[in-house]
Amino acid sequence: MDAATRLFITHGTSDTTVADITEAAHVAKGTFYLYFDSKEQLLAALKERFVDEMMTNALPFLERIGNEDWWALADAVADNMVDFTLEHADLCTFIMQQPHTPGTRDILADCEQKLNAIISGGIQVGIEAGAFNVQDPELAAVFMKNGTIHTVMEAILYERKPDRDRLVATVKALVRKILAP
Amino acid sequence: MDAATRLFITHGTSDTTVADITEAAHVAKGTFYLYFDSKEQLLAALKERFVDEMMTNALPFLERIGNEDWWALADAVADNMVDFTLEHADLCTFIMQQPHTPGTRDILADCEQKLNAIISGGIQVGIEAGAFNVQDPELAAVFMKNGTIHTVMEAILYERKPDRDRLVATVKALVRKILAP
Amino acid sequence: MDAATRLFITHGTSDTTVADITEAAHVAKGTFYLYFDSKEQLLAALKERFVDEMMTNALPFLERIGNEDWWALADAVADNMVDFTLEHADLCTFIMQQPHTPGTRDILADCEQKLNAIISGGIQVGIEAGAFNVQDPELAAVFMKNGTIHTVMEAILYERKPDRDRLVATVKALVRKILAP
Amino acid sequence: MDAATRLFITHGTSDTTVADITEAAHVAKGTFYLYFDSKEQLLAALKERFVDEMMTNALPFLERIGNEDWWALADAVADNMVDFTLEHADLCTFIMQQPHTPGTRDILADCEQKLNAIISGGIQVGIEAGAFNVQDPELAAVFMKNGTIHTVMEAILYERKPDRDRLVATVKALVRKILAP
DNA sequence: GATGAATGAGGCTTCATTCAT
DNA sequence: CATGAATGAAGCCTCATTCAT
Repeated sequence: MDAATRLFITHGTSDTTVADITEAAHVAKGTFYLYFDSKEQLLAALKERFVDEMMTNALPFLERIGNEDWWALADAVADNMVDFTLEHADLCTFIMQQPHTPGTRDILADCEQKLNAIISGGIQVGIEAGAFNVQDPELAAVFMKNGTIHTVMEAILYERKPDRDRLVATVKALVRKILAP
Repeated sequence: MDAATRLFITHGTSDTTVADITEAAHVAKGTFYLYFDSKEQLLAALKERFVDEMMTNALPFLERIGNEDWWALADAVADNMVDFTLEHADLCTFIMQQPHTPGTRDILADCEQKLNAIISGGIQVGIEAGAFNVQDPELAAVFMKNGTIHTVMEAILYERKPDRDRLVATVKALVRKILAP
Repeated sequence: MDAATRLFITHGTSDTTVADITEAAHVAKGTFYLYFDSKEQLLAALKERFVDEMMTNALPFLERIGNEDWWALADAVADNMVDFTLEHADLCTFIMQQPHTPGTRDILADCEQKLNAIISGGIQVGIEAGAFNVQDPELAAVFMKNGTIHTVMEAILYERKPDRDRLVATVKALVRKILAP
Repeated sequence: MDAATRLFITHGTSDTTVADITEAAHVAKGTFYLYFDSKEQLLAALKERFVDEMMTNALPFLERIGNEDWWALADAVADNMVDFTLEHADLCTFIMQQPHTPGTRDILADCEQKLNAIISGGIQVGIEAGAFNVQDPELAAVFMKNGTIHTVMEAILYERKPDRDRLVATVKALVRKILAP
């Protein structure tokens, strides 16, 4: 799976052959099919692994809602989202590129919706607690999530060494402005 | 090109064959090669057409910078960005999915950087004019652009009929909060 | 189809590759798929062609039932069956070898049953006319058909040049004894 | 071997993999190669086992030639041939289907020729003894053998429960007519 | 003896591209 | 200009066979 990920990232999914993958993994072509039903299924497995990591990373924040200083939580989420994207940028890039054919109910979409729900849920509780003030928490959540993730991804795409601290600082500042009453 | 676009959107680029395209366009397979050098080149042509539309759509705003009420301009940009994305959502989806292999300097990347420059330039002038106040105008521009575009795209992906007015209202409100001193 | 037939006969169906067939036919491998959906479908097409020939060969006899001397008709059928098998022996051999998986309702089985019906029908009319006398015309028809065809096929299998006249003479004699009152 | 036979019969020889066989036999794939050199050799072994049974079944009749009532012997042979085929129908079907490539001198062909020799030998002695009368005992033997065996096989192929008694009665009657002076 | 993961040759099939008509 | 039959490289996948445990 690691060999495949590397190749998919550098050459694209359809330009990477099963032969390329097995060669990179130093196994025979047939061995591939002991572990995956097809090339397509490998992609599904990679997606799943990614989604799992994403949820594992996000869940802890769910428990912190309401337990602590609202602004500290917002900062922590922003911080974590930037770092997670930076660390998984390559995976993100190619997994999100996967022909997300409209209508195909897939793992990734579900995950993304859960994430949206978590964020917007947090915001709503924050509003009720009088800490935040946003007109449309649902859309604001989606906006901030995408703003953050894709800003990081563009940074990676265009710069050799993205400036993590600058990204974190900016995202935190923007999130604070958005949530501010 | 229209037939190709439709097919690329619905079935993905690599699952669409030249035969599919020519059939949809009611011409013979050989005819394809009278107008395009290869399938790959068709993709490039589609990208180019898209990029042209994007720039054509964005340029007028460049001229409006400084000529009018800053907040009206911000609203107009937000408004236009939502509408443009809504109208070209399908194209966006699959063009942005194109194996954006890192390192490949391509038209789309250039366009996106120009767009970023326009937006962040406008913000900077706005700041100098004392209308806006943002810490990092460059990153803020990227953040708002991606926040807006991908929020619209998620809306299209998950909802049958996205609520345009709600999207516009939210984006405007968020942009105002971000730019507000 | 002719190239395929030759190869199937000499090397067996599963030992003959599509590459072998196209090479023998002096066309490219891809050309095969312009005319057949798959290797399996080619087999079906060959079966169909064979079945058609078989029925075309058999039908004229149906019209002769009752119109002429019974014994002349029996002789003619025997004669024709030997000749048909001799001429198509190779095709017979490999088509009949095809995994006739029980349960698979296929063209060949249908054809064979129609043939049985024609023969046993003829015998029955002959009995009613007082010309023949057989206890169980249905099974007798099957017995004679298989006796004839497989005797010819064994002759071909074991002898270089089967003695057509001897085969015809013997089959005629046996058929006469079987049908005789 | 039993597992293999079952699978070969139901799915055909080339559609049955060694993995299928070992799974059905509840052993590991490697175990197969402790007992057989190759898949091909297994087929040879099955053929051999079948041929042995066939000869074991036929030999006793050889000794009965000339020792008893000729018609009783003919009846007994017919009877036995129907029963043997009924019992081994599945094996017969797929073993006879085996790419009997012309030229390949194989066990099965030898066996069949021995069988033909036994039958035609019996007939000849019967003729010399004045009991039977056939023009061409050799071909008549082949004709009766194939008529009988393939009639039974067709009965099995097309009917759920073949009527053994009807088959035996018919075959006996036909054989008697053929051998009758 | 038994196992089953690993192998890799080779089969089937697809499809971008060409070219004679 | 348009056509579409022909091409053949290249991909995916299967499966008989091996071998270290």
